[in-house]
Amino acid sequence: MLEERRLAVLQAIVTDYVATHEPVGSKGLVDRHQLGVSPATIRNDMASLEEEGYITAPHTSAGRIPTDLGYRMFVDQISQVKPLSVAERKGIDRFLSDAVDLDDIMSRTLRLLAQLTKQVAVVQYPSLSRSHVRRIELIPLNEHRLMIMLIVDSGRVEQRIVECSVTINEDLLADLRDRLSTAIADQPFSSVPQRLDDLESTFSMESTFRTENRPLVRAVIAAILETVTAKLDERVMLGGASNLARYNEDFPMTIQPVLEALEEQVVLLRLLGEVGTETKLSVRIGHENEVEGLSSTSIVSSHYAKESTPVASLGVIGPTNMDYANSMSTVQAVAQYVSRFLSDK
Amino acid sequence: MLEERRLAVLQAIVTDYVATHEPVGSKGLVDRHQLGVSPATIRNDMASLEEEGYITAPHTSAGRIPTDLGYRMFVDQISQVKPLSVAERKGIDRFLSDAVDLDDIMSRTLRLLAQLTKQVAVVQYPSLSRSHVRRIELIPLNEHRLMIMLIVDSGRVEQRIVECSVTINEDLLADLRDRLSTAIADQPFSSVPQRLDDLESTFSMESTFRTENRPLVRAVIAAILETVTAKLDERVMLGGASNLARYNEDFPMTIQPVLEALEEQVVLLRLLGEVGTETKLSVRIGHENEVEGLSSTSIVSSHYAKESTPVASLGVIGPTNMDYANSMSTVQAVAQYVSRFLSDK
DNA sequence: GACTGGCACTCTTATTGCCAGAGTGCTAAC
DNA sequence: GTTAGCACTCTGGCAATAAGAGTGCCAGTC
Repeated sequence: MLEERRLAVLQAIVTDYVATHEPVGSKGLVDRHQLGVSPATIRNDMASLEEEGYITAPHTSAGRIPTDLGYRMFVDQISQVKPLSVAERKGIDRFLSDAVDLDDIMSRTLRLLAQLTKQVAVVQYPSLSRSHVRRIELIPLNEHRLMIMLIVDSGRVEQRIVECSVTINEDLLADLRDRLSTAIADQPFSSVPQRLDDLESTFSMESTFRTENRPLVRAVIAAILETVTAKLDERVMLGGASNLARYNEDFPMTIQPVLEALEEQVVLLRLLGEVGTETKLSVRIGHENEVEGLSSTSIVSSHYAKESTPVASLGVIGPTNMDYANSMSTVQAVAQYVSRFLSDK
Repeated sequence: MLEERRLAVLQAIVTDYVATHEPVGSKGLVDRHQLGVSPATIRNDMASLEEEGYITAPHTSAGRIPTDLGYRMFVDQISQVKPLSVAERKGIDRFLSDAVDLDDIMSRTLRLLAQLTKQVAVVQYPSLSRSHVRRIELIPLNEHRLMIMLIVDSGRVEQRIVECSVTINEDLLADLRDRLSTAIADQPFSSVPQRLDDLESTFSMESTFRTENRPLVRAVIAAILETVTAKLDERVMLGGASNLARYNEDFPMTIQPVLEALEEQVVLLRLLGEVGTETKLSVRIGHENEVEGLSSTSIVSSHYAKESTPVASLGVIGPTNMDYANSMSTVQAVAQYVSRFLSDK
């Protein structure tokens, strides 16, 4: 009984604080929630909660606000996420289904998240390291210049231009393409460097190509390698930054460091976290993410998948006093829809 | 004499205000600048300047601050932009020369601008409407799915996946590709819709393709058309938004509306202005750009070119009291370097 | 033992009044 | 045309006060 009510009090505090962004006191709490006890009792509970570190008082005569730990408890309590309304789902569906290509899906997802949650949205492109090379093309542009094109099963296309003093020969290219293709097509990106290396040794051992063509071959392989390793660092998009400014007024959280942190791709990636852990929906609250400058923000993120293997993450970033219930259900729903659209296409 | 000094006073006011962000009074003005006259004289000049609308006083006993008109006058006076230092130029050169592809050039340029000017940077991708289709490829992905790839001379590559119930036939594709190629390769993007249209009529008139292949042909043409028109809206990147926050403190300019405006691609494009007008470097001050929410920001922008035909714009956006001299020279220099790198590659 | 009412205490926030400082505009003199 | 002097105005900061909100604790009740 006692335990149960204390939890209810914590939930009530979080709820109220998230709604008003103002410290909440015992009086208002019993007014707005059916707790069935007097303010004095609540005060006792609050004292215990404070002792245990779930809430804190900005100063003696203010109400209480949740600590990171308090939010954590609250979030853990929302084990099953409340589903979105039919209208909302329909809106997501309609908005995403108009997308024409991967870029479009990603940018639409971004806008969607930012709009629905009124927060900063982050979307990661399908990770190359979890993808497979579907096809490789070598397209001559002119005599000394060709374009390498790696088509990836997630829908991404990586291209790169190579220059070579050797005159480019169509037959040679076709041959090279076929060999490259058998070597790396349908193989996971992560294994490509090794395979290319092996391939190159084979070439030189067997003298597959004529001496004058070797530089071209070598240049192409080097370029692919470079692309593979360079682009392995993931692509992340950020949107809805103006939503940050909204919270500026009622919060000591100055947005400059936050904006700065968010401009670093590396930071964003760390925030979204490793893809591939068991849990789909993840919430990190305040200090739980140890990125400097983001200690008063929370991140709600989820993986999304292509054909049921997770390929990347997306999520929203907001102040710790955000509406967790809404953010969580939105992120989850959007992730589901993106997964579906990716698998369809 | 009188005219001349009044101009000097205006310049001094702008300089001081840009440096301190505080209203500047007659006393301080004679202290910091060698004007050779007494504060009282300056006061008279200031009164005239105010009457003519170049400066204004926030309240009776404060100093003066420049109006948009004042800044305009100031900027027009800096006709010849002061060149950057050798070290700065070298830094730009080094940073850009590491770029591996167009995406990389663009994102490096963005970071460069933001860092050097400490302001929000905007970079527009080379405009498709001013580019030519260099090559078209049709790559079968599987039996019912193929990828269309448009390689553009600016280095951009647009791709798109088409699905078709007809089984894809390699020979057919090769044929189609050749026909498409002769129709639109090396043609300006803007003429592509018309050419495709013509091509399609020719096909149906001459019954070029067998009935069962028609849907595929039609789908491909439709997809290209869609890509061409959809992607004709330009791509713009924004960076250094955290620099906005810096000015937050000393300025009535709340950043929310600014951030919001900047998130709209359309708005950004309008800000960068039409490419192709005579002047390379353009400065719009405060109300001069009639975008809502950006009435207290200025935009310094410039075209950049590929092989001496302008293809797009880049620039920085900051508060009206920015350091115009620095912004202008940086934007100009960066635009020059980008042009050079684009033409090289 | 859990709950409640009451009360003293603390701390913040808003309001007011006041004073010093900064800067102007004007006038009269050079 | 320029300058010195002076009265005037407005802001910004500071202190004192008053009001309000909320707590903690204690004694009493069920």
